[in-house]
Amino acid sequence: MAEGQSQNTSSGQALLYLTDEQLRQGIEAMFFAYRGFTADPDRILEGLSYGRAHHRAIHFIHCAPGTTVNNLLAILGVTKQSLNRVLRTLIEDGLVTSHVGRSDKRERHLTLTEAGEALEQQLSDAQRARMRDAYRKAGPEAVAGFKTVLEAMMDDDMKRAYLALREGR
Amino acid sequence: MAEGQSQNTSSGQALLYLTDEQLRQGIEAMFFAYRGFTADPDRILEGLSYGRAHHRAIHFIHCAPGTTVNNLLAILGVTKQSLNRVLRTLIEDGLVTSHVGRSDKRERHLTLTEAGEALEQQLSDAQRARMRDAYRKAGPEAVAGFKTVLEAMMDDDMKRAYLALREGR
DNA sequence: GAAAATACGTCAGTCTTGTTGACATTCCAA
DNA sequence: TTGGAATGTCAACAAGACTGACGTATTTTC
Repeated sequence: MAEGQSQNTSSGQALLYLTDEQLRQGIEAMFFAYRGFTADPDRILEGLSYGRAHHRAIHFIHCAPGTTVNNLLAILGVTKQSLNRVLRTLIEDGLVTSHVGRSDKRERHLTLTEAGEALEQQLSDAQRARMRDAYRKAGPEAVAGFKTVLEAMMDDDMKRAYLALREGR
Repeated sequence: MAEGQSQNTSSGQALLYLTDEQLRQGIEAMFFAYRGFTADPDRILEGLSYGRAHHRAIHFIHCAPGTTVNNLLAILGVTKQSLNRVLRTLIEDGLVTSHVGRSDKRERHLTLTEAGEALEQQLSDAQRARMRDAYRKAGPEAVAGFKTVLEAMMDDDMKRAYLALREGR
């Protein structure tokens, strides 16, 4: 309570960008932008009997081929049962293959098939096209700021996962 | 297909921030950041038998008191059946009131009760606290860039709704 | 004044995606 | 070798989105 007022009184003009009104605008911008962010892949998936969960699985399997179910679980932040349902349909439909681990036979290593890679391309082309337009309109400095703020918004665990993905490439 | 390569070859160094790899990083940053963005309110709502849908309704009723059901529908981008389920529970629980319109008696005007405002405060305090931390860490220039990119990511309809909300305050 | 359009609510059914609980298999360490 | 921990699978359920159909009150249009 009343923490909203404090930035105005404590530090003068320099912190005007931290007013409640500015923060509220940022919150709403996140809400509306995220809708745009997912709109294109959602449109493609609709009618294929796949959803956003399938998209996420495909995206991260593409980025880290041979990853295990457990690994994917940590990145996606859902229960293994939830992920399993998605993976089962993807495997049944021949988009993902699951291989028993060589050293640890409990693990299943996940890879996209050719068909899986093709769908991944289609989905990420659409999503990247929107991002590219946004980036181009906004310019490089804005993009740098965009990433800085997003990273600061993540939970520490998420930031670790995010940075680990960047390292791995 | 192959649109990913084009920025590298066509325009040299100036457009390096538009590479597929940069775009992919941005996509993942959006994904992880949005999780952080919703984490705090989700935690508060959990156990109250409310979900993210209730949060969204409360947020926008707070911002536009007296708004109509139809209006809210357009902003939230869901069906009236879906919104109705949420509104019914909020009204039953005494967080929202619904008044028949004065000039047009078909309309219902929605307002938060005192209890509703209290919950809204609690939720948005948590969310703003995270945004404030992120903004403070990132600094004013980064925040400006952040908003620029988010606005560029929105669909045109969404951008109109977003800007209309800013005007109304 | 009658007919069409609008605003809202509701019932019924489906789909995606999250949850918990129970269980099989495999590995490892006491 | 045996019991616990880790990995993954199956089954059942709940939240929240969707469509479609229908009912009611009110406004607008002809």
